[in-house]
Amino acid sequence: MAKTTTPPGADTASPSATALPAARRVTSYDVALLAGVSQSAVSRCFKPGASVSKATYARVMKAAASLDYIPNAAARSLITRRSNMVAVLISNTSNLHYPEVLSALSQQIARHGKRVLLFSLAQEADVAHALADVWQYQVDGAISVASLSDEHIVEFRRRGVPLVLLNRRAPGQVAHTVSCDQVQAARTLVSRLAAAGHRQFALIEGPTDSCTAQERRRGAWQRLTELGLPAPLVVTGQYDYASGGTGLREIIRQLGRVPDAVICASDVMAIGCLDCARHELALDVPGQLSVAGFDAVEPSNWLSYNLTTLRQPMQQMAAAAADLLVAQIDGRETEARGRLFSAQFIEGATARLAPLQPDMLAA
Amino acid sequence: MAKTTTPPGADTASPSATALPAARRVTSYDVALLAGVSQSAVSRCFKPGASVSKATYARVMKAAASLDYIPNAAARSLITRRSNMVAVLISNTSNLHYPEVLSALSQQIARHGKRVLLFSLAQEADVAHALADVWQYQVDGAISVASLSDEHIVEFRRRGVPLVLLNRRAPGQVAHTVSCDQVQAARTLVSRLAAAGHRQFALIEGPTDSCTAQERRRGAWQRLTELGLPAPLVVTGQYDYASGGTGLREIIRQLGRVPDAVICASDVMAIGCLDCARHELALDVPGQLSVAGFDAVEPSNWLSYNLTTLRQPMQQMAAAAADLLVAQIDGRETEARGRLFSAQFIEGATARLAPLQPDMLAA
DNA sequence: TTGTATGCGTTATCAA
DNA sequence: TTGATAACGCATACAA
Repeated sequence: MAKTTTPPGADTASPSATALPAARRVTSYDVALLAGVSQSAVSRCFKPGASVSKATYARVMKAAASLDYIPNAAARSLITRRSNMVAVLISNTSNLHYPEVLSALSQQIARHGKRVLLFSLAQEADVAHALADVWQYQVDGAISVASLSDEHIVEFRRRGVPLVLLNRRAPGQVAHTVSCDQVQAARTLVSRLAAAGHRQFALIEGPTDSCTAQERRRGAWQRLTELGLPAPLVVTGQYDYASGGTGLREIIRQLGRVPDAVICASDVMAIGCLDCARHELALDVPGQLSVAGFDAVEPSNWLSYNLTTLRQPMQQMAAAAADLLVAQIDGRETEARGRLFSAQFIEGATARLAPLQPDMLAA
Repeated sequence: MAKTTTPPGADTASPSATALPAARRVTSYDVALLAGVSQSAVSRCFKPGASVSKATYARVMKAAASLDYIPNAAARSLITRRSNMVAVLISNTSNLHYPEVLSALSQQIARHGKRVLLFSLAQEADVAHALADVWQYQVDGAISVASLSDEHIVEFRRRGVPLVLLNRRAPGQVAHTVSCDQVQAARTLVSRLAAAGHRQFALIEGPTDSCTAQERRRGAWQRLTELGLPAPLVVTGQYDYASGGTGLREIIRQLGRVPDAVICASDVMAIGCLDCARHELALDVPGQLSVAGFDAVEPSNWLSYNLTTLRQPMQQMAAAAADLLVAQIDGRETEARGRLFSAQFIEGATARLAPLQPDMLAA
C-alpha cells in the first residue's frame, strides 16, 4: 500500500491522527502537468466515449493513478447539468416495508449509474424542508414513496425535475406512477374469503390520507357490494402493531360479536390483530376469525404467523420506477405514464379459504 | 417590481403537460438584475451571517421569490468545498435493523444541515464501487454501518474524508467509532441466565467476519469461563430467520439433548430459534429452554415473542455518530475517538431469569 | 454596506 | 487527435 510520509500510528497507543490540513485537491491540471498533456486531454480520458489516442490515454491514466486523481463531480455537474443523483423521498411510516423498498430502489438506481440522495421524512411537515433541499442539490430526478400534495407535484414540473411516484397517486395531477393494483388485490381477497363462507367483514384501515389505504378500502367495498354481503365495519389505525389490537377490540365492541373476517391495511396491523385475537382474546384463528393483511413483510412469513396476505413485487416495481425516471431524465419519455403491477396472493394460514375458482380470477 | 422578461409560467393555471425544454436555469445574476443589485449582493443574502442592509435584503428576496430562485448547491460546493452531503454506507444484511438505523442517521444528519447520500451495499463486492463514487461526489464525510477493510479506512484518511464507524471496528486502524458494548451486553446476559441456573449454553452466531458477532461471542465465553460453566456449543448462522431454526436443530443434534439456553447473535435468529422450538419441536420456552437475542428489533416486542434481548440505544448512537462526524468536518475533533454505549437489558419472557443481583451489574 | 473582479474544477466548442 | 478558451453558478477578497 502507499507508504505516504509517516504511517500514522497504526497502534491505538498514539492517535496522532492529525487531520491533514486541507491538502490542496488534486485537479485535472495536476494530472495534465505530470502527463505532459493539456487539461482537456485529461478530461477526455475520463469521458467514456471520447476520442483519445491509446498513447495519451495510457500516460494520463498513469499520472492520474500516481496522483490519486478523481474527477470532481460537483464541477462536472455544474457544466453537464447532470448530478447523477436521484432524490428518494420516503416516510418512516412505511416502517417494516422500508428496508425492502429502499434497498431495492438503491440497487435499481445504481444500475443506471446514479446514486440516492435520501430524504427520510419523519413527519408530514418535513416535506417542505426536504423539497427545498431537493431543489438546491440539483438532483436529476426524484422518486417519492411519500405522499405529495398537488402543489408539490406541480412544483416538480415547473422546476423541470422528473418525478416518479411509487405506490402513491397524484390526486389531481398527471404524473408518472408505478404502483400495485390495490383495488384488484382487495377484490381478490374479499372474493376468496367470501367464497369460503365469510359474511361479516371488518376492515382496519390505514390513515385516511394514504391513497394506498383508500384503494384497498374501495376494492373491498366494491367486491362486498357486488357479492351482496353486508357492509363491513371500518375502523382506522396507524399502520402499526398496536393499531391491530385496538382495532380488533373496537370492532368487537361496535359489532357486539366477533366478525367473520378482519382485513387489515398492512401486515403489521394484521399481526397485531392476530396476536390480540389469539393471546388476549383467546380466539381461534382462523377457526373463529380470519385475519388477512397486505404487503407480505418478512415477519408475515414466520411460523408464528404464516399470514394470509398479498405481496407486492417490490423489486420489479423499484426497477420500473428507476427505468421510468431515467427515461424521463434522458428525455425519452415525456408523456405521463403509469405502470400497474399485480399483487401476488399468499394463502398463509390465518384465513379460511375456499379452493381457487376460475371466476375469482375474473373478479 | 418590474417584470423584466417573461417570468417562466409561475401560475398553476396552464401546466400544458409539455416538459419545458430545459429552460435556462435561474441564477443569482437574474435575481440581481431584477432586484437592481449586484450578483454578490444576492449571494450574501443567501448566506446566514452576511452583512446586508434590510432594504437590499428585502428587494433581493422579493426578486428571488418571483423568479423561483434557488441557489445551486453544486456551484456553491465548488467554491466552499462543502457539499453538505454525508455518505452513509450500509449493508443490507442488517435487515430488520436497517430502517431504524437509517432513519435515525438521516434525521440526525439533517439536524446538522446535511443530507444523506446513500450507499446500500447488497454484496461485499459493492464496497469498491461505492467508495469510488464516494470520492467523486465530494461528500463532507461518511458514516459506515458496513465492514470496511483497513485499506479502505486508510484511504479515507489519505483523501481527507472524515469517517465514523457505527457499530464496526477498524481492526488495525485508529478511527472514530460509535458502538455499543457488545462484550458487556453478552456478559450481562450470561450472568443473568447463569444466576437462574442455566448451565449448558449454546450460541448461534453471526457470520464470523462480523465484529459485532465476534464481540458478543467473546463476552459470552469470558463470562461463562469466569463462572466455571461448561464451554458453550457454537454454531454459525447468517443473521436470518432460517438460521435460527437450523441452528437449534444442529445444536440439539451435536449435543444429543436440548441445551439450557440458546443465545442468538440477532433477534431475527432468536425468533427463528423460538418458532422452531415451539412449533416444530414442541418445546416449552422458557420452561425447557431459554432463548435470548440481541438488538430489540420491533417484532421482538410482539406478543407472540416477547423476547429476552438487549436494546442498543440507536437514536442516541446515531446522534453521537452525526455529532462526531460534524465535529471532524468542522475541524473541532482531530484525534480519533470512540464512544461506547451500553445496551439496555430487556427481560422479555423467553428466558428464565433470576431477580437482578448487585454483583451482576459489576460483572 | 455594496460592487468589481477573480477563482473553484470541470466539460464543451472550435480551430489547429 | 489535440490544445486554447469559454462557460457553468456561486462565494469571497478587496476596493469603494
